[in-house]
Amino acid sequence: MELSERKKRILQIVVDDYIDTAVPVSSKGISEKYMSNISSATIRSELSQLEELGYLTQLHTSSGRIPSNEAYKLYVSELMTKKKLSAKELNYIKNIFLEKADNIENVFKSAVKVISELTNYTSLAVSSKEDTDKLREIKFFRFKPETALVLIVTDYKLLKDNYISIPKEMTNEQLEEANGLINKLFVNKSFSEICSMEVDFNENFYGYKTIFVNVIEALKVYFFEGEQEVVMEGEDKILRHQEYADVEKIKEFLSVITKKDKILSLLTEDNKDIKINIKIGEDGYEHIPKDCSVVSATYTANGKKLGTYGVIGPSRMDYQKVIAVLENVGSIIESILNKDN
Amino acid sequence: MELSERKKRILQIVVDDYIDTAVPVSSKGISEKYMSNISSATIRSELSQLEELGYLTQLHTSSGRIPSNEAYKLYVSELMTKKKLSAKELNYIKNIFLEKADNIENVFKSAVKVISELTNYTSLAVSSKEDTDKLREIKFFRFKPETALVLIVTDYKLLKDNYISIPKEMTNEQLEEANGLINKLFVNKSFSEICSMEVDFNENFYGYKTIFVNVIEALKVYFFEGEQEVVMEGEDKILRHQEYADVEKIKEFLSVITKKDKILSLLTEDNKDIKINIKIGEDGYEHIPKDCSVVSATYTANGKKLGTYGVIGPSRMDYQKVIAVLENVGSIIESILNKDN
DNA sequence: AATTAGCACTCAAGCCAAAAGAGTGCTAAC
DNA sequence: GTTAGCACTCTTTTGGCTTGAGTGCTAATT
Repeated sequence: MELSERKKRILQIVVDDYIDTAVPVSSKGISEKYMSNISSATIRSELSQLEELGYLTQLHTSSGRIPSNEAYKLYVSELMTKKKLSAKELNYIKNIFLEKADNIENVFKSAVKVISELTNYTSLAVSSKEDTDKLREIKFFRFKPETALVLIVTDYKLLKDNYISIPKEMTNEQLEEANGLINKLFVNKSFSEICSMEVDFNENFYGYKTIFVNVIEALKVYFFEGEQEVVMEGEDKILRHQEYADVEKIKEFLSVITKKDKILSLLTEDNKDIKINIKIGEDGYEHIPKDCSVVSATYTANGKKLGTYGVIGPSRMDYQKVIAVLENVGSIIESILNKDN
Repeated sequence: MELSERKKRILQIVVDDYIDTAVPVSSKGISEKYMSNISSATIRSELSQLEELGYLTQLHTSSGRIPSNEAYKLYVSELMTKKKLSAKELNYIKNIFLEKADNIENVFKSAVKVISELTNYTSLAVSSKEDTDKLREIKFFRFKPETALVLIVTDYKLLKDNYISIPKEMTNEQLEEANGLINKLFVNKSFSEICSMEVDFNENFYGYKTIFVNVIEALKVYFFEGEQEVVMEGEDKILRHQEYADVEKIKEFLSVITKKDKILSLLTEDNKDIKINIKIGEDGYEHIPKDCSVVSATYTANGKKLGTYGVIGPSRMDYQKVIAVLENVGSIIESILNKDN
């Protein structure tokens, strides 16, 4: 059933007011503050119908109404008015990126920081794994007799923390030769091309079979199972919000955000067609704590996905502000990184 | 004034019991549980003298005694008995490092995890900046027309996130030539040697003056101002301890541990001569929240400092356990890394 | 001189009842 | 369909009362 315009308006008021004050919204309050032409009794009957429809709940029989998750969803998709950031906030964003736009890593870190500062929520980001990225160079450094650090540089980044084991008896010269051969074969190919290369494991790979197999294995591990870097900022911001006045809640929240894999799945399960993704607690998203919301956006530049940025906070979240910040930061990052390439 | 043996024993009992139970310790309790040959009245007079001396305090006139920071300090330096880890705990440590001992990065991360798991406190680590480390290779990757990623590999690690700006008009061939020259000059020198090299800035550096200057600058920045990596684990562990049942306390704690620079100074201001460093809230350590303690140890292998590891938690900390864990993890790491090099 | 039993005193914490206040639902009138 | 009025519900606050754990002091004991 489609809601009447007045019901929508009332629902919008309830959500706006509750987001703002965190206090259950009463019929009298609505009538006095927002709809002085309608009596509280009328609003009362509207509210009880909205409750029947599942958009509102009460903490107890004689309390005001608070929005349900359904209400938040409707609010975000239909009821909410878009908000613009203040000139001060926009300047803040621009200045941060002016200072720290020299490389992609710094842009990444600054973005996370800005988002947390401006929204007052814990912000999160993961960099995208980009399988169209082409390999630029592979280089071995023998750190220990049987282990080498493998640096893998692509057009966009340097992959860290890749190690392979090498035969003890291999000389440094042989290792270098193998390094050269691997580069010849792999450079300018994408990860997926390399991984799907018709590799004949019976072939001897110019005598360096073990090394070749190990490198391919390392790439596969990196690409398919490898840990993605999760950056987080403002873990303490959550405490500024009223719903986290209770130690048990804090416990639950912290236990989620200290688990990297949970965060990762929160940010990567996005619907790719939508620019801003919103996940509101409970329904289907097992990793989100009850009464929690995750809002995220994936940024792209030059046709490549850069990463997914977002915030996590109570479902009573200032969606207007969060969405405005994510959109603005996004467009600034994208313009910086599109510009000079 | 030197404490009598009995006062020491009583103080030890109070600290042990308080660490264990978090409940103010009463004269009756001491007499019944630990000193059945002495009456509570006698203990009462001892306690009030210990209070006079500054080792104990009371929450209110009719409560039991709790240890002061002075008491914790004395406890750690004189009163505490050393504890051994259980076979189960020792096995846990060994198994973790068996699995993940393939490279120094993984050892680092595993250590932080193990320490947090076994102690039930938030654990921290910073890797040491080692100025005796010799440069092994420098390599440029031009990512953008005017920026290059500079990989700096030393005998022990790969330095990340170093970028220099390069003249736009420079060709890739010239950049490579410059790279070769820099390697010739710098390889096998330590950071401090390079930074103190008599560099004649009027000289042309084979025509690549800008690049040379920028690389030296990058090294200096990295070495003198560069951010050190701080790793943290178990940020939520703090909530398991009674003193953090209060949201304000949690706020304070989180606001400290989310500030990287504060953590850094907590771990690096150590007295280098002592193996285990203990800092107990308030006195002189401005970055430690009130009623907080930091216990840390610096690990070395092959004569090189690897990093400083520690935990942060309430001053009512299980020092016995923490110290035992830090010592055991330390000796295992050191043996692993000494072994194969 | 050190130790101890005994007792008065203090203070936190738990409990209960009463009062205040904010909201709602319902009904009857407009 | 809207509204005023009123009874009813439930939370929150307050204050008093009780209980109990613990101390400090004093006088007796060893």
